[in-house]
Amino acid sequence: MSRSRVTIRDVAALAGVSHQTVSRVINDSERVTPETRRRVEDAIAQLGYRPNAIARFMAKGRSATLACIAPNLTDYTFASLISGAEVEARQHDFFLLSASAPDEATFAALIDQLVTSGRTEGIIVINPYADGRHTYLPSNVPYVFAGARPREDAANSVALDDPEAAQRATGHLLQLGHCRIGLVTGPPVEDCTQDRTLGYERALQAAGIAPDPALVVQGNWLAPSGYEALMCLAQRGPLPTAVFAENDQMAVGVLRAARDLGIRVPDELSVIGIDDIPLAAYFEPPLTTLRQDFEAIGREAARLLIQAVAQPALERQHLRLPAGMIIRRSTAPPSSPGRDDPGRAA
Amino acid sequence: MSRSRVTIRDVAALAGVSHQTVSRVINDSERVTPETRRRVEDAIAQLGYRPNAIARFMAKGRSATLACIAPNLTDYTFASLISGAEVEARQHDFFLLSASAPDEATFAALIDQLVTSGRTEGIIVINPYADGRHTYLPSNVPYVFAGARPREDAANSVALDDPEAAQRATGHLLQLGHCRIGLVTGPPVEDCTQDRTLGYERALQAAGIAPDPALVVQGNWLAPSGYEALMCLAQRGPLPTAVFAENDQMAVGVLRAARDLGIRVPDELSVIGIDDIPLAAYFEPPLTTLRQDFEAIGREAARLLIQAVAQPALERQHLRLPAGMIIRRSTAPPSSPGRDDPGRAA
DNA sequence: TAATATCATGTTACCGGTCACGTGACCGGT
DNA sequence: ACCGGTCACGTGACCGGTAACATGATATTA
Repeated sequence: MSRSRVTIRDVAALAGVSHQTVSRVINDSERVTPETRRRVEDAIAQLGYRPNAIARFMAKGRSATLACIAPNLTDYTFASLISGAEVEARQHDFFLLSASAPDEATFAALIDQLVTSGRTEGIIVINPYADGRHTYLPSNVPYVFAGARPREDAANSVALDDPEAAQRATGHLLQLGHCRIGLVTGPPVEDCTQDRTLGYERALQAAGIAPDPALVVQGNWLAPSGYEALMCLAQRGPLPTAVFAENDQMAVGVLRAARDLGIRVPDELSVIGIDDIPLAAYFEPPLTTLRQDFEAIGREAARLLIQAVAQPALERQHLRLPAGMIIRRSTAPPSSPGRDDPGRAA
Repeated sequence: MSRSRVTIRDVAALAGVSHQTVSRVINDSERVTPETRRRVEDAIAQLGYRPNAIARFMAKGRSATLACIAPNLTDYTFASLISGAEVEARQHDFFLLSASAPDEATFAALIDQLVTSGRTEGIIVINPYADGRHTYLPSNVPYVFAGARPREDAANSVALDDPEAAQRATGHLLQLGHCRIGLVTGPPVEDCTQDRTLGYERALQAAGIAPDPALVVQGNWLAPSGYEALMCLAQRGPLPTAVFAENDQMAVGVLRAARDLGIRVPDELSVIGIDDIPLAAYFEPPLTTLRQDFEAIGREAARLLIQAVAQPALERQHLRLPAGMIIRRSTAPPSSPGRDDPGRAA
């Protein structure tokens, strides 16, 4: 109250100059006599004047605010991406508004409020292809897609190099000597699932192994789906000697299913995930995985977005960040000779 | 661009009324002839007019924005609290700006920008007593403290009922028959630590057991500190038969330390935490814990804040939410008779 | 020395809404 | 038929900044 009641004109009056001169001082770059500047600065200090951001945005037609919309704010992956974006945004004097949109309808409503009201200058959309949400994006504001595959026509994008990461994960298993490698995927509509599955297949082909559809099960990124996936695999016939789960949560589900099935990891079954969630080292056994740097993805997304805000004509950019292998104890060479059921498979 | 160029006066011109009448229509409550209202609404629809939020805030001296400042945005507990707050805020037509402030200096700078610029109407501060950050809060904006103990002089607050939760956690162990119960605490400065430790002591006293300082170790909420804590306890002498870790992450650390020490959980050592982090059921063994509803805390915090914004004169409120016991497999009765080292302790 | 460029600063309009007040039409009561 | 009251709507100022242009003083140039 007391603070923000002080306006630019109060300062001007005290300093004995016009309000415009004060505006020049607080915006720095203008030509103002050192003497005048000092007087104005004194007055500012004396009154404790702080420019009103709202008024400034109003005059400039800007809002100095970016928004980030995620399916939810709770998931570790989204939260840390947002965190990275927020840090980057603040370094460029933007604030970040984050909001969750679990479904298309919420998303559309959100976008409507956010954009048409002039509240935000640009939007980071996490998982834009999780459903049809990308179709609701009006064109008067720049976007960055996070976690989406680069598309020619669409917005800027930043994502993990999913094909590469998946290929390395599978490659790690292959190098250990595994030939029958199970796959637990995410929802097939998502870019991320498609790219990781692609990487898996590439690695297999590079090793001269034909992908076996009986070895792949669809999950939904959540731990219970990983659990179910292994159970399902177990029902289908002899288990693979290794499983690549397309994210850590599902990998952890696989770990538990293995335990419930009495299968020892990694002796009888190797398990690898992607993400390196915070407690990955605390599961049993500690999970081998590929580390995805979500904060970096968020930072890059914000950087790209700010760039696009500043220079709308700029060409679209697409970034893919690398993953780092974290070898723990859930992977090992297959117990080559004496498995119990040597013969049942083809 | 195209969208938000349409102003209230354009609509007025098309509808053949004054801009003020348009304002009345979009703000509903005013007295306007149905006929006029229809004309204006038609014009709005035809032009695709959307009120400019910035201009509106400017005129009203409001911002319809709340802020939430947390030590970080990544931690599950903070992220879900923020998530709850965001949902509640949006239901009341507020947006939520979230920002991270790892230290006091960042916090002070953030508050300065946020408040003095008129960007926000109220602030949720998570863990205000984690350091001296609560001293930087100016008085011209309402606050809600989340995760802080109610204090007479301070802001509104919402938190888990920590003493009660800790008392129940310890009580659960007591009921199972444990007498020597270890405690892994958070940082002692934090309210949350103090309250949980208090609950632990109360439960012990209620059971007629004198708290033994040799059984409590200080941690920092993170898993490695839980690991170290058990190691430390092991060095001090005969291990307690149960450990209460003041949060799940540390409990998980204890679990791993036990494994590395060759101590079977729960046969030889029971472990209980607080929080019920998302993958708590996937550790080995699945973690018994008390569920803390962070989203509810966030929602309540936002609700209180919006109330305080609307009616600044309102009396301060302090909420403590209950925790729910989740019994999994990390707790069991002590293996009563034949422990290996029956005699070493005093 | 007059003409002109340059610079510091002031003046006024403007961003897009809301607010306070003014005006004329219509109403009922006497 | 007169008068005060209510209602629908319009007028102009205002929120607190910025932008565009105007002005007067000083420096530069012919």
